[in-house]
Amino acid sequence: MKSNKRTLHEIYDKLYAFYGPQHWWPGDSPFEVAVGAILTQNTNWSNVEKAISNLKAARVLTARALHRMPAAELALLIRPSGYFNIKTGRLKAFLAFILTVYSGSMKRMGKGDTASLRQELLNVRGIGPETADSILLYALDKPMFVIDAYTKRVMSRHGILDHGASYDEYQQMFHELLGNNIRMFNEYHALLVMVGKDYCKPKPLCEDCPLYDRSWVIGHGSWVRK
DNA sequence: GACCAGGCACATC
DNA sequence: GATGTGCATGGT
Repeated sequence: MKSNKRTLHEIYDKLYAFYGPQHWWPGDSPFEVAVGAILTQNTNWSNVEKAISNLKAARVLTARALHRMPAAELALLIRPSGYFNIKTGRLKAFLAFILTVYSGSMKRMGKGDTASLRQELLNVRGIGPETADSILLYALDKPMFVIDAYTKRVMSRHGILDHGASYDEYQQMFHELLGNNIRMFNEYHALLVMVGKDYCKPKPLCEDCPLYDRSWVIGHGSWVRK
């Protein structure tokens, strides 16, 4: 499959015209964004909001407070976000990392070299490429495009890149074709999530999607040129 | 009741 | 390297 710079920009323009700026990530601080990035793994965002609001109500949304808190207690607070035992361990691993390496400060974390910081995050148990890149882009304002299930679904359905392509292949395409445009990376991924939630469902191909184009027809699970 | 949601680690072949 | 499985809540 051929990746195409113009198509990638066209998709962005259509989504931006349809939805407008998204002002992501929803969160009051870089630390909250990082916590949200872990909690939202394979989970609906509305469930994550409940968990984060529990943490806020308990006034423990800081690295030190969460680190001090017994795991069972933390698990109870983040319960609405699902996989709460797994995510408790992942949060604890991230807290240990940020406290030992950056004194619990997201600001200090953001001062390091992006590539090596990404590798440090990937070395934390429970932080994979999407979570690491979400933290880099949305909490630390680094030029890292975030690839998620929606990104792959929308892109593959429009014949841009095969669904089976790897995370790195997808990311490389965005980086090569869009340049290091932090602002655009931020909006583009948010817009892909929006169109994924609203129209680009796993099963049906919706003709009322803002990306629908009359010169395309429904092929086997994807849109193809007439 | 089935399906879906802003992944990741681990086991097995 | 590819494929399969467990983890869990809440909305539609």
